[in-house]
Amino acid sequence: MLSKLHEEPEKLDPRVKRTRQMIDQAFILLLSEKGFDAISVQDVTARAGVNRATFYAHFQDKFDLLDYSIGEAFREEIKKRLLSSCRFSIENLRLLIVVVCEFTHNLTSHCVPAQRQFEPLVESQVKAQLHALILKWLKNENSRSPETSATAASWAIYGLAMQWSHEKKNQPAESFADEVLPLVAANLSLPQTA
Amino acid sequence: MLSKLHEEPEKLDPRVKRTRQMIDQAFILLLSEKGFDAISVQDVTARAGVNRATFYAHFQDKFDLLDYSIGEAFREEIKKRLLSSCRFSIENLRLLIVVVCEFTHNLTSHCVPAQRQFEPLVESQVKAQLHALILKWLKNENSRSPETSATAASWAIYGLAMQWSHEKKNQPAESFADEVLPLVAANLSLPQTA
DNA sequence: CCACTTATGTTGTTTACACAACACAGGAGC
DNA sequence: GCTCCTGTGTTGTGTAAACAACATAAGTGG
Repeated sequence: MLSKLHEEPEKLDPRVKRTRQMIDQAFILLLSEKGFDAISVQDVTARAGVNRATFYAHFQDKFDLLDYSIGEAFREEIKKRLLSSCRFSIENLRLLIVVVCEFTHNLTSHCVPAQRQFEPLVESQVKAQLHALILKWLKNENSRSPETSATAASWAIYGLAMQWSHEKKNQPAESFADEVLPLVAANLSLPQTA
Repeated sequence: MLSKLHEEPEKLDPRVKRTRQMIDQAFILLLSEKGFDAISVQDVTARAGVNRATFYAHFQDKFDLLDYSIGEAFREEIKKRLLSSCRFSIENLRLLIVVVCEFTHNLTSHCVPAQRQFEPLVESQVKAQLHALILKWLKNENSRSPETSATAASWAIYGLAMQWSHEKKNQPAESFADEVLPLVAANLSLPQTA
């Protein structure tokens, strides 16, 4: 676990949001130019137009930034592809599975060439985001034992996505999601809301 | 004269550069959507993601912003089109004339529909920027009486640009610049540098 | 007329950022 | 060994921005 948590207290100082954004963006740009190992904190802050000391006010080091960046990318993907993402629906759950499949697939194959070292980071970030999102859903629907349900569902979804990416390369993620949807929905065990 | 000066002490705090940029950009965007009169300071700051109080730390009001924005646009145009703009050369002088012609022409005709009220603003900004730039050139070439030369040249260039835009609509700005170039160069009266 | 709204400027306080300086940890080359 | 160089991580101090609060003004509608 890379330490700093970066939870959002729902109302973040715009300055903080800006600098994190600038740093993240610069980092992603640099990643498209050279390998992670070749990127220094100075590179990032120079590109972002931010003081180096400010970087350390937000991140422990470049590994922490990588961690944050992965989570951020995943969150953006969710916000883009789910319909009103903060509210539960079966359709959103289906879309969520699709997003996880394609997100992890793109990261491990397309984007980062031969950098398998980051897969544990991706796994922990994706599962953490999944857990948080599903928990929010369940609390809106006042289910009993939301924590355990969220844990089960997030692990299940990630595991299924892994299985899909390894064994079902020719099956579109959408149909796979349809296939496993009842299984995951069962994990949520909602009080007949759907 | 709209008061605040916005001179750059060559080394500006990155924070102020950012906020001015954000405000300016938001303002330009809003101008492409509605008229100047319909734009409120709140619109601008909301779009820019900047606190309203911060706006007033940089500008007197929206008129001051308009003034700044015009100057900024002109400076950017110069930086884009002149070769190493801070150094004098006949070619740069030629390009400068072209830029003034096309900049004022685009503003009065293309960009702002029927808003002739701002022409005095454009005139004073453009002349001020011209004066500053030419003065820098002359000081590098250690001419005598650089101030008066810069004044004469900046007024001459602006006047010529006006004449071109009113009377020579079919003549390309480049050929017009070639035509009047010796005239303007004479104003600079350099010690045989060219 | 009076509320009610919306925008303008301004002020005081808190927080985040910029900057320079520092100690320290590898290399690289001699 | 040594110095030179580049990057790291931290600290103290000054400054800019965020925010809430305020007074004021100009509509707008009952």
